[in-house]
Amino acid sequence: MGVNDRPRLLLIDGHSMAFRAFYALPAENFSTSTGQHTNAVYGFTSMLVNLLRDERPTHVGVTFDLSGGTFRSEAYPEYKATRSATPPEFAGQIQLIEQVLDAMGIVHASLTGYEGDDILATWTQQGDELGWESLVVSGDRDAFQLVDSNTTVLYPRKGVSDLVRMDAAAIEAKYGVPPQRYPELAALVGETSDNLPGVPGVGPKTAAKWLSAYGGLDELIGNAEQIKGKAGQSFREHLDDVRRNRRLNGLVRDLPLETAAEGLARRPIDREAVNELFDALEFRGLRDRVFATDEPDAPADADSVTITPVTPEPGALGGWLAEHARVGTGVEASGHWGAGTGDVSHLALAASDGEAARLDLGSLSADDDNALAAWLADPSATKVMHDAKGPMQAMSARGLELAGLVSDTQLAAYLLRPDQRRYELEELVGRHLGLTLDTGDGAPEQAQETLDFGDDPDERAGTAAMVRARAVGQLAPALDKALEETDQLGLLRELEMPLQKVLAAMERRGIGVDEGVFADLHDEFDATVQAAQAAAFEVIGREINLGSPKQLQGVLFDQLNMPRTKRTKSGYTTDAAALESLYLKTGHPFLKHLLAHRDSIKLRQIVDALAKSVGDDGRIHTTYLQTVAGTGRLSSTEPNLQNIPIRTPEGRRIRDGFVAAKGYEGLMSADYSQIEMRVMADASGDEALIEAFASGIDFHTVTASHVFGVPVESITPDQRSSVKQMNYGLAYGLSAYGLSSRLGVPVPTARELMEEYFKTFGAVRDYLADIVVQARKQGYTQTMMGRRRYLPDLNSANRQRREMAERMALNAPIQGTAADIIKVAMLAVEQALARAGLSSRMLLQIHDELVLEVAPGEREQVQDIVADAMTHAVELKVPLSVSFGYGRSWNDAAH
DNA sequence: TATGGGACGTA
DNA sequence: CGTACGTCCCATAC
Repeated sequence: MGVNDRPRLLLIDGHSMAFRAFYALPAENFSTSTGQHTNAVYGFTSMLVNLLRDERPTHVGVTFDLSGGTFRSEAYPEYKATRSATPPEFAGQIQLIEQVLDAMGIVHASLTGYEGDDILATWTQQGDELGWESLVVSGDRDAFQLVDSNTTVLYPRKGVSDLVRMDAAAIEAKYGVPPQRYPELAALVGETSDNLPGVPGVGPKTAAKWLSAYGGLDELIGNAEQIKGKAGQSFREHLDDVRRNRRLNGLVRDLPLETAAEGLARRPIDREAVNELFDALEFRGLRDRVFATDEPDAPADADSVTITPVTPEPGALGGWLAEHARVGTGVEASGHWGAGTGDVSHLALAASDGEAARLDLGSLSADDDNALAAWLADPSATKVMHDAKGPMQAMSARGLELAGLVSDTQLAAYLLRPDQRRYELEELVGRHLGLTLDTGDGAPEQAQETLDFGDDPDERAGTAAMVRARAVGQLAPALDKALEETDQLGLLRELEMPLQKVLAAMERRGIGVDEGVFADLHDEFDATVQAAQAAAFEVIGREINLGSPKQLQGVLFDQLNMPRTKRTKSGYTTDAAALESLYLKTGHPFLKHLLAHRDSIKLRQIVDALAKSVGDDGRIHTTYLQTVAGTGRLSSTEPNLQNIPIRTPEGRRIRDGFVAAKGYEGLMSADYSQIEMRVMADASGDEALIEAFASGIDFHTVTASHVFGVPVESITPDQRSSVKQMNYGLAYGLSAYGLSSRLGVPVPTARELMEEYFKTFGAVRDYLADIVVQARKQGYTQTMMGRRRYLPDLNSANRQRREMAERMALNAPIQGTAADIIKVAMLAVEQALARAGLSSRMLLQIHDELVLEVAPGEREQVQDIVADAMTHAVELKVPLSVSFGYGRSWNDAAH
C-alpha cells in the first residue's frame, strides 16, 4: 500500500485549485483548435498527477462549488459578493476537469447550498473517525481549521506545483495560533476575498495575542470589556461582525454525502476515455504521466500476458512450428525498417497454446531457416502482427515471404477508433483484454511471479518480444469480435489487410527521380529567393528574417504602419491572403518581394527535401500511414508525396523530377473526376445531380445551368466558378459566410446562391442534414462500406466544438467513402496487373489519383486495366469517371 | 532540446 | 466562420 498501512486520503478543493491553475498558466497558450481554453484543465491535471505520484493516496476525492447561493450567502448576502465575474477563458474548464476526473476514476462531488470546502471538511472528518491520514489541497485558508495530527493542508505558494505543507506546527508558527483557532483569528482579522470585514485596526498579530491570552474566541468575547486601547474599543464596536465571520467561516463537517470517504478508493484509469478526452483537449505529454499513475498499484487485479518460453533444439524448429504454430500465431519482429526496406534480426513467435519462441535469424541452422521461411510463406499457417507493414518490408529485404497474415491489431484498433492518436500494444491489451504487458523493465516483483526476464539485456528483450507476440495473438480475436459487432470485420479482412500488402509493395518500388531536375530547380529557386530577399531588404532599409512572422509584423505594422490584419493567437496574420490584400490597399513593393520570397523559399525547401530523400537506388520511397486519418484516407510521410505542388507553373515543374526509370517507358496518372460529388449524388439519390453526371457535360457548368436556370451555353465563367466553389464546399459544411469570402461577394449574395443551389438539389440538402441528425443519434458516421468515425462532440455544450463536429460529420462519410472506393480500386489494379503478367506497376496514391510506372508496350493494356478497376470499384447511381494522363514525367502525365 | 504556432503544400 | 493530412521554420519554454 505505502510506507505504512494506514489509508491515505487526498482531498482537493477543485474550484480553488482550478483557479490557481488558470492564473498560473497563460490562457492564450492553452487552447484547442476549436477555441476551448484548457489552461486550467492542464494545470489542474498536471498538479493532480504529481500529487498521485508523490503522495500515493489510497483514496482520492475532489470537490466543487456549485453556482448559486449557499447557506452562507443566505445568511449574509454580501458573502463573496465582491468577487469579480469569472473570466470568459475559464468558462467550461470546470466541466472538462470533471470529465478528466471521471476518466481517471476519481470521485468528485458538489452539493447544493454548500461549498466544496464543506464537503472536504466532511470527508476529512470521516477519515479522522476511521483513523486515516488526510491531505487537503486547497488555496483557501479556511481549510487550515481542518489541520490536526491526522490532517495536513497542502497550500499553494505559487502556481499549482509549489505546494507548502501546512501541518499544525506550520500553522502555529505562521499565525501564532493552533489550527483549530485559525478561523477565530480569521474572524477577527476578516477575509477580504470573502468580503468579510474584520475588526478595523486588528491584524493577525493582535488577534493571535488576544486569542492566546484568553484561550479562545468565546472567552475573548466574554471579556471584551477588559480589552484596552483603540483596538479594544474597535473590537467592542464590531462584535457582531466577528460573530458573523466566525459563523460563516466554520466548515460543515457532517454533510449527508452520496459518497462517503470509504467510497473514494482509487479505481483504475479508463484509458480509452482518457485517450478520447485528451485527443479532444489536444493534450499530448500529459497522457503518459496520467497513465503512469495507474501502474504501481494497479496490477493487483490485472493479470499479465503470460507465455511458456521454449527453445527448440537446432533442427527442431519445423517440428515445433508444425505442432504449435498452426493458426493465429502472434509474430513480433525486431529490427529496423523504413522507406520501403529494412532488416529483421529476430522473430518472436507466440503460439495460441501459449508456447513462445524467439529466433535469432542470424544463427539458425539451415534446416530451421528453411522451416521458418516455409512456415512464413504458408498461407494456411495463419499469423497476426501489430503494425506489420514495416516488418513486412524488413522480411522482404531478407527474401522472406509473408503469407497468411489474417490480422494486424493496429489496423483493427484503427477501424474501431479511427480518431485515436496512438495504437500502442500495451494500451490495446489493457483496454480489450484487461491484461498488462510486462516488458521486464518495470514492476520486476510482479514479473517475477509469472516470468523470468533474466538479467541479460538480450534475454530480457527476447522475453519482452515473446510477450508482445503473445499479446498480439490474444488481442486479434478480441478485436475481430469487436469489429464483427460493428460490422467492420470485412473492412479489415477484405480491404485494409490486403491493402497493407499493396502499400508495402508500392513503398518498396518507390518512384524514379531525375536528380538533375531537382538540382537545377534548387539553383533556380535559390536565385529567386536571393533576389527577392535583397529587394525586400532594399525597400525597408534593413535586414530581417523574412521567415519570422514576429519580425515581419514589426516591419508591416510598426515600421510601415500598414493596417492590421486578422488576429492570430499571438499578433496579426502575415499569411499570403492577408499580404495580397495589404498589397491591394497599399501597393507597397515590400509585399511583392515578400510574397515572391515566400513562394520561392517554399519551393526550394520542397525540392531540397525531395533531393535529400532519394535512396541509393535513385528512387524516392515514401511511407504510407494507414492508421492516422480519421476519415479512412491514407497519409504519406518521409517524404510526403501527397502534397507535391501542382497549382502554379513553377511548382508544377517539381513534378518534372519524378520520372519513369530504366526499363519503363512512362508514368501514367489516373484520377477520379469529382469523386466526392459523385459519392454525394449516390448517397443522396438527388435526381438532378444524378442527371447532371449522366449528361456527360462538364459537371460544374451543368450544375450552374441548373442553379441559374439558363442553358449550358450561356453560363458565364463567373457563374461556373461560383457553383464550382459551392460544389466543392458542400462536402465540408461550408457556411454562407465562408462561401462569401471565397467568392468575394457579400454574405447575402452567397446566401442566395446557396438557397438557389439547395432549391435545385433539394435531396442533397436533406441528405447532408440527415447525416448530422443520424450521427448525433448514433454517435458515429458511416461510409458506404461501414467505416465508422465517432464524433462525441456532436453533443458538446460548447457551440464551437459542436459545430466543428458537425462539419466533420458531414465530411467523414463523403471523404471516407471516396477513400474506401480508391482502396478497392487499388486492390483491383494490383491484382489485375499481376494476373495479366504485366511489368507495369502502381507507385503512388494521392487520394483520388493513382500513378503507375508503365513498361514498354504495355500502356494501352494498363490503361484498360486501371480504367476498369477504378470505374468498377463500386457500383454507384452515377458512373465513376477516370481521366488519364501519360508522359515521361509526372508533370507530363498531367491531364 | 522539445513543443506549439504559423504558414503552406496537396486532395 | 468548409474537411483531411505532413513539413518546415521560428519562437518559446525547458
